Amino acid sequence: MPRTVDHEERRSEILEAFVRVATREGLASVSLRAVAIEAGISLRLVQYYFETKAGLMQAGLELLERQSNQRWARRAAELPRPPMARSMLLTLFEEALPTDGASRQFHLLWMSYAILAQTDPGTANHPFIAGPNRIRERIVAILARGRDDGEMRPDLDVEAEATILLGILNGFGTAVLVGQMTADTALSSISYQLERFSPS
Amino acid sequence: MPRTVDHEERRSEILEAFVRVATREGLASVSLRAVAIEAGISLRLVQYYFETKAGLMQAGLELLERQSNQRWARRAAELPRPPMARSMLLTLFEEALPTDGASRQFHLLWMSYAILAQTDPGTANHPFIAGPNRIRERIVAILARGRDDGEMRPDLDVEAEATILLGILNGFGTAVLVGQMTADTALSSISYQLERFSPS
DNA sequence: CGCGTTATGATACGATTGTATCATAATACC
DNA sequence: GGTATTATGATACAATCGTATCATAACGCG
Repeated sequence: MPRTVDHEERRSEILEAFVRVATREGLASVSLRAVAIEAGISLRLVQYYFETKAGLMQAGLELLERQSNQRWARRAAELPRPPMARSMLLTLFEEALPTDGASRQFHLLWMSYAILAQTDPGTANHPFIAGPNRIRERIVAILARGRDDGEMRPDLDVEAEATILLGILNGFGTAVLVGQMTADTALSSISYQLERFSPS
Repeated sequence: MPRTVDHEERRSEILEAFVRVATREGLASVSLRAVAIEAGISLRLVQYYFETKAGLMQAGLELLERQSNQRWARRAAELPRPPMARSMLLTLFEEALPTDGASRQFHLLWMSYAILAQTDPGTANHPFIAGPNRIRERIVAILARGRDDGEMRPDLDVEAEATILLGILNGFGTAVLVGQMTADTALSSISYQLERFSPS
């Protein structure tokens, strides 16, 4: 069969197997052999497509980044336009919270990588700074538009509010992830905070 | 030397070594041998005082819980009384954020355990639900007192505000931990949110 | 059709890990 | 003071892991 194999396709399949194993048994205890079994291939192939384990781990993180970005891009594209700023924010938060199983897996892996990056020099810390910053900027833009459209108070401090909203989003995200809070409670609580922005 | 050894004392020493290793190299990659070397004892002794590795891990988590509780108790005891609700909240948040190195280590380990509990059935998930809930109740109590004392608005929804404040606290905690945000920014942002509670 | 490159299989190796075993030193107690 | 119990040391073992090696099968291309 060889020679005519789509490398990218194959790498994707292995990466998906990697994600499944990592979310099922934890990022720390993932082994090349377990990934190979999960993907239904031999250990050698995992080595072949990702030279080393570090390479596989790094590719896994990059996949998470890509998936995250493209999911938000897709969501933004299929939004009715022009929606209210408040509903846009609620949609954003609903998307960002670990509501369904897939999102839960994503959050779990993302946080595992974030924790790993704090002790392992081989794991890039940059995504965990740039990622939230991008979300923050998106929140800022939505808030500014809501303010300029008169949907929200004219004296709204969009920068300060975005910082707080992002904090709430992150906090609720992990709270929902560990089961301390339901996604519904989180969303209605966020809605409560958004009501503050309405013009008096 | 044997027979007259303070078991609790010895266990504490080993646990402290465990915490040092875990925060330095990551909770996942901690080994009994590394803990033994860190504590300056033999591998056998670690086995002797904590039958298995799972026992050591569990004891480590319980130590974190104890330290966390007693730190908050100490802080609460040495507070000037009766302080303003707002300053009490700021003190609470400052204590809860990973400002200094020790607090950073604590947060890192705590989150590592929280993540681990999501995939490892051997790690109790209960602390990561009960812990935040206790903090939330504390916030509720302070807010209620501030409202009743007239320091804050009489129509303050203490439950809803406490939920949001706890979310911000958690979110900022990890944001500071991963370096996305400074502790100063986090504190001033929280202060901004607290200003909302002042009577008009 | 043959050859060289790509792709895959089988397997081995050294390191590390958690755990178990055996021996023995030190002390409390009768 | 002898003895049973506690405490500690040394070491072994099987499993697992990441990585490396060698062989070989499959195909594109001239």
